[in-house]
Amino acid sequence: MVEHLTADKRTLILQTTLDLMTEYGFHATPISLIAQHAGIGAGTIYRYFDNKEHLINELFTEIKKRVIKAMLQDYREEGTFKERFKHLWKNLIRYCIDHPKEFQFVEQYRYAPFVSNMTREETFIILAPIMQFFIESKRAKAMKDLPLYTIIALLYGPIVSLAKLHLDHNQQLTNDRLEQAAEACWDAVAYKSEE
Amino acid sequence: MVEHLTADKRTLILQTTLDLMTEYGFHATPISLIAQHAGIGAGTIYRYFDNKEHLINELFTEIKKRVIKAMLQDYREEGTFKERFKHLWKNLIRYCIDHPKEFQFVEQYRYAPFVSNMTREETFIILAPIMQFFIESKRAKAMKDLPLYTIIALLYGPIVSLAKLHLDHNQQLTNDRLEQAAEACWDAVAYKSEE
Amino acid sequence: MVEHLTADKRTLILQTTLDLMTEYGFHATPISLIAQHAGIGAGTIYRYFDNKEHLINELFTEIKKRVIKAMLQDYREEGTFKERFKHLWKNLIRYCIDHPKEFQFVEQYRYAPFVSNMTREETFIILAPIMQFFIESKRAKAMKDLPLYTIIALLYGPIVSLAKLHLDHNQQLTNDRLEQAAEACWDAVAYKSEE
Amino acid sequence: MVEHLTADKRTLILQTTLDLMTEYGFHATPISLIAQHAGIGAGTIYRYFDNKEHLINELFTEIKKRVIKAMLQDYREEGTFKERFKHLWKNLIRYCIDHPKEFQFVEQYRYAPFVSNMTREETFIILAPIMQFFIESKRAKAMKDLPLYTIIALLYGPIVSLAKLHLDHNQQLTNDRLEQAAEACWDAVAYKSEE
DNA sequence: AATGAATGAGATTTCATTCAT
DNA sequence: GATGAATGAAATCTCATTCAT
Repeated sequence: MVEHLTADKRTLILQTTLDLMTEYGFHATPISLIAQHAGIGAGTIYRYFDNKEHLINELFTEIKKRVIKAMLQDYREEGTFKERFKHLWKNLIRYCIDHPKEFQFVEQYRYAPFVSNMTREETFIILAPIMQFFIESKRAKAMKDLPLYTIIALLYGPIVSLAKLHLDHNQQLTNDRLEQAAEACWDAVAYKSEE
Repeated sequence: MVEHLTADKRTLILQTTLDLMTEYGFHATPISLIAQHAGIGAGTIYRYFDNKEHLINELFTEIKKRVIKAMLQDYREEGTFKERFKHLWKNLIRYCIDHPKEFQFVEQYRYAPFVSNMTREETFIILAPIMQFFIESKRAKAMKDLPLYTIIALLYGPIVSLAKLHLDHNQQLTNDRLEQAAEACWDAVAYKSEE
Repeated sequence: MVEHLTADKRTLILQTTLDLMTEYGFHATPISLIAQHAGIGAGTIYRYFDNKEHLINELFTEIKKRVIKAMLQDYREEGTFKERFKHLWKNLIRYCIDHPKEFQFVEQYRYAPFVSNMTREETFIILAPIMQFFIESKRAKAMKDLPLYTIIALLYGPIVSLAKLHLDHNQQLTNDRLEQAAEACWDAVAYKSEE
Repeated sequence: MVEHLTADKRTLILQTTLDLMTEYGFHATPISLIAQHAGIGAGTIYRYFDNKEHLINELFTEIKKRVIKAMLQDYREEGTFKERFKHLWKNLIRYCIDHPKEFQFVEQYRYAPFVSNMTREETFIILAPIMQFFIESKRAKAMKDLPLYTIIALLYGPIVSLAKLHLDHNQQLTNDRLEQAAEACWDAVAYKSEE
């Protein structure tokens, strides 16, 4: 029971931080405000996180893990490459759209100097299955023979842009539109047998 | 003459701010540091900008204008739609890569709450020629009949991603790779007569 | 039995406090650190001491008692005044050198405002035998007719200085040197029949 | 004029700190209190001192310099060794008595962990003339052949003790008593031709 | 116009103490 | 009796902004 409450308090702090940081930004979100909104003492936050920077980093890392997990949800290494691609792609953008605060938070602090990036190795390990998929797709001549980084940019870039436009301009991203966009993304990387 | 000196000092402040903010981030860039690096008094900055927030906004707006200008550089409304697209697209990514600080600054603070979004109208006016180009391309069945926002995302998203990967991971973006990527982007939006 | 365990825990707290305070100083020795090093809960300390200030004071008083006791160790009111003096003097400096933490603690916090001075009466009662010895020495024309406070200063002052120099500069205080110093101290207060 | 005011403000901060620290101690003397008593803003203190620790250290160093200067006041390398000794000794204790706050401050924080001791070299350079005097006195068989550290302890120790007793117990230290004590101190270190 | 010393509000963080378990 | 999670008052320190020069 106590275990449970403790876990809840950590989660509570992270969730409150996410809510306030996406609304007000890092500057306008003092620890005292987080404590107040979470209904706890300011000092309590320091029992769970060393300092504000660590709190942000933990939140960052947690969200990244959730995003990766969501992207791989129900993913099976079967079906055509295109089908598999669209599954991953839609999983990802759907999560971004369904969790706007997490998406906004990651995008906003992605390059902030106080966010210690996961090491390149960490990122590679986590994204290994995806990378593997791209490599196989290229080998099978399902995808163009483009550098991995170019492929990532061609597929991930539009997700970020679409999600941002969605958030900024209240554009409705219906399933049809997502389907269209996924198709277009595939066209960008799909192997073209004859020109 | 005084006008001229004044303009210089304003530019100096903006440039120094850009340098420091991209290196240290918003937090670690107090007004006093900007003043010191610019070789002027802290109070002087307040003769050119109302406060720190306005300074950031002005810098933001200036950079945006430069980006738009760079994108339209040497653009002529002639040639095929594909050629015209690739001209715009390459102009844009080239500017991002050649001006990493400006790119990083805009990306980093794009969604910070203290950056007042340009009104939608402003954006539309500035981007009108581009939008017009997309509309014409669709009408001419050179581009797929996708929503404007989807088209923007499909073309602009990869630019941001590629530039970030370039900056983060020191990937060389040779002209060949840019050409490849531009081709792929076009494939994403290009009209496909038969499937 | 419970009494016994209780006494042990009290002693444990005092000893741990002494260790940490001499190493890190008052500031860097929070109650939580004492508890941690003592292997007990922070709250437990408050069952033995009203608050941090009282804890320090208790430690202070305990050490003072030990110092007095050590000084009077094996002291007999027989032999010449000089012999009796040297016995007391050597006992005292030996204790300071053999218990550097206690010495350092008392010296460091002797004049700190949060240490409530023992009342003058307390000090007089505890030091009564010593004072009595000085009075007798003066009456017997073994010591100069100096005010008591001057005598104390002439004899106690060098002990503190020697012990500090010993601790600070790692000077070896051999028995020979202590003997020398004791002799010199006696010269300071010894009655001089003719000048 | 501005120069003068600036110097005054630094001095004002140091003096106010000395007053409050000797009265309330380090803990009970927050920066805000110093600022308030000095009639300045709290932030202003940080223009003159990096942080609280540096402030204390500066105060410490300044006082030490004043003490050394006072001790050497009107000192001439002429007259008998005893006369010269008594001049130095009286200068020193007189300064301690006349500047009780400075004396108390130095004694109180002498061994606090946050006080960075002057390096041994610094101390040696400053005290070189004194040391030289002791060495000459020994060579001339005016002083006993004791280790330097023992001599220092025999002469400096009583000064500290007397000054403390004076401060603590409001003992009047008349010139007669100082003269007595100086004589006694000299007896401690004076060469004894025959025993 | 330019300066930069001074300000003080407000941020982060610590830690003595309490109290439910 | 013992614990240690939680508290929140209070400390240190920063920095956007002002204003006398």
